[in-house]
Amino acid sequence: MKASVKSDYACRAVEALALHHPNARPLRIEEIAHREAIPANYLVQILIELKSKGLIQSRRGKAGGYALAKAPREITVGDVLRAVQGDVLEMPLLLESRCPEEIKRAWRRIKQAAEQAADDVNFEEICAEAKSRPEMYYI
Amino acid sequence: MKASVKSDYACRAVEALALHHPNARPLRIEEIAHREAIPANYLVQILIELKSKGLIQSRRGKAGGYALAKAPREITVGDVLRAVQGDVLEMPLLLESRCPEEIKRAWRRIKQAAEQAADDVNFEEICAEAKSRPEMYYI
DNA sequence: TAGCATCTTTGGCAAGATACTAATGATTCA
DNA sequence: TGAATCATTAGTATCTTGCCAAAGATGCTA
Repeated sequence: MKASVKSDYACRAVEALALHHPNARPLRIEEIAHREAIPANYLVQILIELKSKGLIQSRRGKAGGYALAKAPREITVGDVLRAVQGDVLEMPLLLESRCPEEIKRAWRRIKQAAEQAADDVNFEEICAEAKSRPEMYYI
Repeated sequence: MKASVKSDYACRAVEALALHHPNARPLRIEEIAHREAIPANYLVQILIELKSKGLIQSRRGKAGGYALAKAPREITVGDVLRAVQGDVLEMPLLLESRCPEEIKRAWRRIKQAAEQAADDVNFEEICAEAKSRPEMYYI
């Protein structure tokens, strides 16, 4: 089981939007990409997924960009992971019949532990940590 | 993050050996492969890794095969995952500098939760569950 | 000691996933 | 209208996964 770069980008993008919250001016893709050192062309696709899951909202045209759709406290890392990869920990093998039930139970316990940990971190906390770091600049 | 088929195969192979423990006769690759419905040619490679990590032992020649290297209680799911994939939850991004510290902390919390859950299940428990299922036949 | 049964090692490989790039379209605002 | 921005889709190089198979090494037994 390996954490993907995409999931990391998604969390960092949401963090950037959370740090900018609740500023009326939305953040442009290029701004987020530059701040978080994420390839803009890839970030586009990630933002779309986050939007389709209702975590962020967008506006087009001049003065367009992205903003959170809810308060940072209402968004967890688990929400972001589910938005970009379907589930915090994907286990297709749970659906297959060749795996005995007792092994499946062990997998489920691991899955639930990871999910709980992911849902236990919201972006208000993350922002608080970011702001407490003196070397971090934010707007 | 997704659980691999390989990790599942590894757990099932160790379960088969644990259910056979402490029988003096070792289990052949083909036996394990057949019981757990795992492709033998793939299982070979998995068993080698488990052996190199000291979880199982082997004997060649006639009457050869595999057996656990320690008691089922001494082997956890976490041990097996670390043997076949390096870590329960691999997070290469923790080593990269572009990811801010507060996001890394969130990743670490998820990683630790998964690790703890995986280390919390040993193969004695798994065998007990297997034996309590009436439809399960074992030797 | 010959020969067979088993594990061991190595190489290869097709299919899918990952992490992008890029082109084009759609929308908003001035 | 036209410029700025998001939205959509297609493509793609590289890596990973999940295998197969051949050849080698080792131990048992006759």
